[in-house]
Amino acid sequence: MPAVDEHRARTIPEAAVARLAVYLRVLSSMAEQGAGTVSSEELSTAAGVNSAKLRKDLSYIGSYGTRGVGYEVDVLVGQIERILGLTRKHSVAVVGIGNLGHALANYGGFPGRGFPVAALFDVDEDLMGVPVGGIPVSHIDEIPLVCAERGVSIGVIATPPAAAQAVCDRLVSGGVECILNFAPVVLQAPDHVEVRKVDLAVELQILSFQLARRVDDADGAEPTGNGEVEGVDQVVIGR
Amino acid sequence: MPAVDEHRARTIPEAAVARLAVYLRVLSSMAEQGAGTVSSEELSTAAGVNSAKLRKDLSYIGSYGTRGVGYEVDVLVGQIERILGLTRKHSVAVVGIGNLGHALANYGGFPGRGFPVAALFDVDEDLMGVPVGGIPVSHIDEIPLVCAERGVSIGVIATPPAAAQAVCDRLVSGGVECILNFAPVVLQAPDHVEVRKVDLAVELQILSFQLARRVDDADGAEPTGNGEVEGVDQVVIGR
DNA sequence: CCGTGTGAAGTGGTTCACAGCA
DNA sequence: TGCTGTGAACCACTTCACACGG
Repeated sequence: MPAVDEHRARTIPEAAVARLAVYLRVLSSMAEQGAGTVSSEELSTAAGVNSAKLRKDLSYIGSYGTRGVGYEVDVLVGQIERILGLTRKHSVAVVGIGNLGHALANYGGFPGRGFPVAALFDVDEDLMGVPVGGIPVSHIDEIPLVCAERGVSIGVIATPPAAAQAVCDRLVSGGVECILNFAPVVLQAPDHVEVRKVDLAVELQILSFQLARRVDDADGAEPTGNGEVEGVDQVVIGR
Repeated sequence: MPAVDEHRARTIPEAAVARLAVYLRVLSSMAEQGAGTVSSEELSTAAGVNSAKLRKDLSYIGSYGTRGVGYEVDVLVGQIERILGLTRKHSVAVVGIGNLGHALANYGGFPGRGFPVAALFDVDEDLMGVPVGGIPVSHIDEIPLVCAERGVSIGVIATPPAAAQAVCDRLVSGGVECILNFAPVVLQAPDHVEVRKVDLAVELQILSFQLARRVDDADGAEPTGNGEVEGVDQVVIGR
């Protein structure tokens, strides 16, 4: 009955997936500048991690490097895109066309290719039918219908907090499988729907905590600050 | 990092800090609705975590509960605010007044109190002096001067990627200690400066990965025809 | 009794260090 | 020789389970 384990190796740590996305961006810009190969050292520096971690991350997706040499840039790009599922297109719906919604809807047609914006929603009657970034805004009551029709798989919530749960429910009933939530509330969703959140207040409060910690550390010891070496540890949001 | 134990107990796991911020928000809204006490069970459900984790998280900041009863809401609010350093105000500067910058500058005077927006910057000459959310926009060349003058401790970067590193450098030379980066680039900063990033493309790509994984999991097992039915038992990744 | 608080066990992710191959 | 790929040690966070106190 162990069974839980299912058919093994398809397990890439969540944290590694986030970093693969970063590597991909760095690699793409290297490719644009005509780089043919990179070593783990170069790539890891550009991505802000150490080289051991980078190699471990890449090992999760296979062995595409050449010992003594490095990695071929475009091979890696292709493999990472494959693993991240970027060879399929995932239609996105943005709900809540305020400043943030505008920013999202115009975000260069959304990061690279692969995430076409297929629908926009708001409650404001004055916005109905108005095109934003080329897509006309629909009413949030239409969410289930329109999302189902246009095969939206990712919903982005950029509404005020009070509206977020209702929007979430409608996205779910429209068959949306993943939700990216910018509203500062904890969403309740069935567990076959993946929810990620981006929470500005939380980010600021974490920074505030760091500042506070610095202050009490300072009086505890070490007058001559100037911390430890290395380690720029950029934290991707995670959860 | 040598991580010389320092002077003991001041170690709250980073992940726990992020959740404390969430608990704080939930507790605040409970307080508004006049709740006097909560149990770990109630609070954890509202925050989307399990109760063991919640109690462990709270134990990092002290023992403020009553056995057999629960926690007093306003005591917890006060203690979490203290730990997160929210009793001090941290001035914020927003750089890049596009759609996203607007959204940030208007974000209710920024999450709760505690994070007053003290300065706005952009390159666009047409924006100079124009007030956004009550604060006039200055030129990015002024960053070091203005930030130092106004005691900005948190810088928020909402510029196009190409400008981000230069902005980061100026913020650092203006004495900013923490940076929240919305631009899709890996910033290089001295290690006494805390950098966090919020990366939309990465978030979407993680969701894309989940979608892709679902597809191959589906063919790996599940012999019985089609039928959408519910999810194969989800591994439930976070929360 | 009931819920908090917490050592101890478990899990997942990171770092180390070196074997293996171009 | 140099750099990749990876088992194994290590560390951080989570979950368990139960003692403790109102």
